[in-house]
Amino acid sequence: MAPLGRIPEATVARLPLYLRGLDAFPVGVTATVSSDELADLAGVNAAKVRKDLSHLGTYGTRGVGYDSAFLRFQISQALGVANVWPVVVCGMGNLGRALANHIGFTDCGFPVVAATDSDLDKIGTVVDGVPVHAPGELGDIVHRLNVAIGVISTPPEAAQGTADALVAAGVTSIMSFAPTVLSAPDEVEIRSVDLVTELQILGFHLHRVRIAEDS
Amino acid sequence: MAPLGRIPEATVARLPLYLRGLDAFPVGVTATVSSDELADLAGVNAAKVRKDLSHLGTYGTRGVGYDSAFLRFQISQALGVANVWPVVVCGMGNLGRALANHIGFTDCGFPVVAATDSDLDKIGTVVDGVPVHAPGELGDIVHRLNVAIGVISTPPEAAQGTADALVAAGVTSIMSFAPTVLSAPDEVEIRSVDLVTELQILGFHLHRVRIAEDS
DNA sequence: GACACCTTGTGCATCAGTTCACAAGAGTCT
DNA sequence: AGACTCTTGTGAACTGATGCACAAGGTGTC
Repeated sequence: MAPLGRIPEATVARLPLYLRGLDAFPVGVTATVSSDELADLAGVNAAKVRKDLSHLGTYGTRGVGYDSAFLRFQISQALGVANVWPVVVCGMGNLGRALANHIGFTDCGFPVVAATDSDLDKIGTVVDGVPVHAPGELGDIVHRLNVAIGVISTPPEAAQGTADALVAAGVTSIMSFAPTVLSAPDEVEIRSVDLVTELQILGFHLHRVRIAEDS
Repeated sequence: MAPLGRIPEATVARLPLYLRGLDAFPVGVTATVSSDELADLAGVNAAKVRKDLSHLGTYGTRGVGYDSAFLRFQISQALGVANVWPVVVCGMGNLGRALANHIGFTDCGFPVVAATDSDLDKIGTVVDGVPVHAPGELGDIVHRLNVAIGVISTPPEAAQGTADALVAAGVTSIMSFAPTVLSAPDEVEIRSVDLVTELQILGFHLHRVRIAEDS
């Protein structure tokens, strides 16, 4: 019943999962969800669901559960999913193209409105509806199109420079796919999606069981 | 100095970063790294570096630092990076193609040896050196090519089925890009890379500062 | 050899997040 | 109304991770 205090980071990371889980419930219909059901849908346990939702000041009704529509509203509110945050994709290699093309982002309020690439052959072209500009135009693009989020899918060497350019342009939210540690001012939120690291973590566990088997 | 006890998960997730940081040091040359330098390279703080490395039973020398070559060896050993873990990519949409194409994976010991897709036009073709098979052949592929890791880049509806097929084929490590919660036996390690969720977390913070500014 | 200077390894306090367990409320049935 | 069942909300214990601070143990210099 906390009236919107600070929401723990771990909870924030799970709210999207709950929201997605609620899609299993038809929209216009009054239905109730128990923390147990929601836990199943989100792949976590029920106690966590309840504690997470309590941070939103949510009121379910005891003995019954949560009203699915109202819960959806509350989580949406907390996450601010009603907002539209335009995205610029920096680096139109294979991955960048795949991301720019990913229609799912637009549906969720993250339209890819522009891209940059240093390849002269790509600059000036339009890939899947996304215009490709020179890296130097980043600042201009960000201002003109109200870009809120920058995606870095450049080669690792160019990643820090791109991050700097994004920050200089006023972008405070970055999702990076580059296998590099990026530095930026504290107020800039960086989420690093490091696929090689992920694979190496999987590799570590495979390695572990292999050792266990051999001994 | 713990002689290879259990390594905390948080440490495992950072070891690849240290390893990457060590690339700044030339291979054949004897050089020393201090925890401070390594901390900078990996974007964490020095105390964490030292505690992490202590879990490997590492011995740096006090007053000097760590021998870069030996440290690299030790981390490599712990992570098992010498192993090669063949990967199958399930779902050759935009993202799947980008992943299959990503030469960086092969360099790190994760060669993409095969792919699957349900599109009849793609089955039987070879994309960037990766042969595309029908989903039904997954079991066969896994056995024939000794696949260790499955990447799920299918549409969300097909994700759980694909995961089940991978598990049935004996794959115990899965990296999923599908925006869905996957269920699998406990012994299967699943790492979910959920891009929409990542964006929504960024969106949450943007939303927060916007609220703060408006008030 | 003594002293000054580094940097590691680690005990300890702290913090964030998870899980348990249960009282408190809401509905239902008799 | 009372008893029973259900599910929330939360205090409290617990787990894991983080960061501090300092002793222990090296190197180098005089």
